[in-house]
Amino acid sequence: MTEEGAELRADARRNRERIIAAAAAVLAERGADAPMEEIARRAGVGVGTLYRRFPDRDALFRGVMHSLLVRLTATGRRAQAEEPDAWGALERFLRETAKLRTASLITVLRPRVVRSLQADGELGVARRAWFGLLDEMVLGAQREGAMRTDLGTGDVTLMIAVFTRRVPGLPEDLAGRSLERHLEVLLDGLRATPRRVLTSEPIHAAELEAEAMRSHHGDHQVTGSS
Amino acid sequence: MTEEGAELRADARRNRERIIAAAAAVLAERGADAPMEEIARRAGVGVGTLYRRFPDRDALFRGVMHSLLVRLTATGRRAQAEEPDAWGALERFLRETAKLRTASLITVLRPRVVRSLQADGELGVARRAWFGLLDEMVLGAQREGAMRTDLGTGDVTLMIAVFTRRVPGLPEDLAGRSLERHLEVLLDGLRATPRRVLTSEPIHAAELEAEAMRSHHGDHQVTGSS
Amino acid sequence: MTEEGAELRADARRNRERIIAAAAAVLAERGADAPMEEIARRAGVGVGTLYRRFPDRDALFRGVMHSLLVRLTATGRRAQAEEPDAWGALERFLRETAKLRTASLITVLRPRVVRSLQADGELGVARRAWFGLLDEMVLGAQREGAMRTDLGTGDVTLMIAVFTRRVPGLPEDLAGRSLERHLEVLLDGLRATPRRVLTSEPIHAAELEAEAMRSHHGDHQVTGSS
Amino acid sequence: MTEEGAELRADARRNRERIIAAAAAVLAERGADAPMEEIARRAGVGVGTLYRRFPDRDALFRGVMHSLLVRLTATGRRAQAEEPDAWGALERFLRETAKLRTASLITVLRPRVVRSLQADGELGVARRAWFGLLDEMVLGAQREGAMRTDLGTGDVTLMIAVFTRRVPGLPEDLAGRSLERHLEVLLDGLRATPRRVLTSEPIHAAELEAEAMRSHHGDHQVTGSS
DNA sequence: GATGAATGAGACTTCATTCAT
DNA sequence: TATGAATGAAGTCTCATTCAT
Repeated sequence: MTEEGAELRADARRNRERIIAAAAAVLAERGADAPMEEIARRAGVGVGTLYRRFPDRDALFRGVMHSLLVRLTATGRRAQAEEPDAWGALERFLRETAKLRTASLITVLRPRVVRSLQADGELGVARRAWFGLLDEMVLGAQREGAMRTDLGTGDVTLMIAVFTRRVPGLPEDLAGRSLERHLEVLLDGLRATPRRVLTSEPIHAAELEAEAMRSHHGDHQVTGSS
Repeated sequence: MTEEGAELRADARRNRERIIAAAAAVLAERGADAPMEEIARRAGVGVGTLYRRFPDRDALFRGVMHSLLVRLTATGRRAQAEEPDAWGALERFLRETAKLRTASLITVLRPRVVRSLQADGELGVARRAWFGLLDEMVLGAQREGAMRTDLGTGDVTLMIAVFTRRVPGLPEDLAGRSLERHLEVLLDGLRATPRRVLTSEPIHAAELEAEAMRSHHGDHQVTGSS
Repeated sequence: MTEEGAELRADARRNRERIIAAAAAVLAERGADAPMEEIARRAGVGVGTLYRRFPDRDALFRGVMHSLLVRLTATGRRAQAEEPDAWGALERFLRETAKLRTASLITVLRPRVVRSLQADGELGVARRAWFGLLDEMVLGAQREGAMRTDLGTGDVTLMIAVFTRRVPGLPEDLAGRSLERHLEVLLDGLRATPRRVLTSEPIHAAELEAEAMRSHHGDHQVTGSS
Repeated sequence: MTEEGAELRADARRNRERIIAAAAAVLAERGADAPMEEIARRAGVGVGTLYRRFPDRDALFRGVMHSLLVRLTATGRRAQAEEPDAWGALERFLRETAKLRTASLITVLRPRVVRSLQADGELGVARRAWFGLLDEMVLGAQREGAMRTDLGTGDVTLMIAVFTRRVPGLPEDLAGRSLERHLEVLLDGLRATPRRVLTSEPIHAAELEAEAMRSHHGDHQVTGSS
């Protein structure tokens, strides 16, 4: 992502945004392997332009992820402002995150982007903002006694990563319906007074940060993506 | 998969099995795009042999999925036999399914295989056996009053599909730990007396079957994969 | 190069010179394939400006070559004025030409420029001036009895073309050292009383001129370059 | 180069040779940037085949260089066997090396290959054989009193690298003629009793070896090539 | 005039799959 | 039947050059 194009010429900035929008659409539709050309075409620019703005596929993914995080954080802040308590905000925030298109995007983006989330650039900033917000909500909800306390913010983050996953091959309607339904089941599981308290160590924000920090390059871990 | 595997010469059958094992390993490790050559190498055969046994990539995937389903079903039957009630069996079954390697495999295979699950071949049979087992457990647990009744077997299937998903970029240990933890949260959410009863229509086995039936080919649906 | 450079606005002329200087540096460092953008950047101008001044890559190369020839000729004239005899001037002239940076530049430029050397523009003029100077020196040295007479000026020109060649992959120091050393060996070979008189026809200035004249365009002769 | 294909299937080996021959021809004609496709076409195979045999451009270059070195060494050994003294063998060896096609090839190959010459594979072996031969000849000639002693084998190697260079844009006949002529001048310069003894340190075989050893990757030195 | 954005052709590679040995 | 060689389509990326600002 780098620079996020602070001082781009008007036309360049316009193109940059069109590219991000197009990429978001194409990636959500066709998955992470969508050809760059298709994205370019959809944005109404040549491949060259796309590559000038985003030197490689990863840079593009980072750009899209950045824009997504910014949007999500804004959404969350609004929820926080408008809901009476932390749990309410968390619920609403998670529901918004679980919207189909967002979920698809996260699914596609995450694998290619994890290693950059920690870095210093704007992406890191956006990521920490989002993470901080989530942390506030989780801790708040736990303090209110609304949420079980054997889970850390890291747990919730990972659950989101897992939950927003779009089940492949499922048509839009079913996908949407199940996403909503399962989120509710999960929310129920998150409530205080679990039947069986977890004995393993909660995954806290810090641990996840540390982990991301450590990730090396050239690491083709199983991604489930391909 | 197709009818294969019935009357093969001993060595051919041995090859077939080595290929499936190798594919399972490679796919779990390197994701859905692992080169066929790598799989062949790992199985200790030439690509040619691989292709003689599995005419194309999808056939191979189906073969691996078949073997996985068979194993899972056996596991489930055992749980059913050994646990005192249906809920106990379901819990145990889900925990076994959530083992890391299995989860990775499902993540990788599912997208490429959904469209064939319904077909008539051995894969369909294996799939229906697995599905029937799950259905017994779910209905049983609900009848026992241990599980909430606003969920259908289809819901649970999809939850499995989602939950077994491996979070990309996460190291083995964290991945394993979170998988276990989140499963427990989910199980808690599955218990009777939900805080908020779901109002949308449960997803029943039948609906999912019907859906799969309908899926068309050439359809590059969002896969979240690739 | 073409007629350029006569009546330009002061700033335009300044730009032109900065571009030539930058190109000389970049080409000597990164070879003939250096991106135009890099050259522009180094000159502190936009690509657009570069292209306004030099319509295409060849034009730029011609410009750089022109400036090089002019400098070399001036150097040679000075040697002629200051050395007592023609051989002395020739030696000094060749040694100056063999300076590392000059050598690298010639290596890079020559292939792309040969076909234009004869043309009428300023480049041709500069080239003929340089060539005339060399001719004077060679003939003078032979008349003095200091140099073998079975070589023509064309031979010497080609030797320069070959000798100034930078050996790829060699670090600066070794490159410089060998350049100097080999020039001395060559000079020794140029001296009168060769052990074995050459029997083939000397290559005279005229023959080389004629040849250059004849070169066609679109001719991707072996360049050894690229 | 690696393996040089010891145990390749008959057809594969045949193709490998055709590819090397085609590459030698194309590279000599069109320079180092010749498209891989052209080489493949000329060899009568698909690009894929070319890439299976030589994983990348450099591997191909190494293969061609290897075959060239082997041929040159054989030639030199023959000269050594048939000529009465070391100087005679050296002369003949250099003359054969300076044959036009060989010279063009060396020009093109060398830059892309220097860094691998030292490595252990077959290329290194071939290189050391060639180098050892040259060393014998040079030392022998110096011992005989036929060659000046202020030059090391490394000097001669570098002279070859420079001298075999094809002057770009020159038609075959002129190129050939000047190559022969200049070699004679150089040989004359190599003879004993130089007019001016070189004062800088001779470049010995060892020094050149050491240097090559040291070369790092990713080093885009001025190559004069491309 | 200067700038730097946009374009698009073309090079390099990688595999899935077919086919000769 | 097994093998591994050959094919060629498809995707990524780079730059020379043109053009809007």
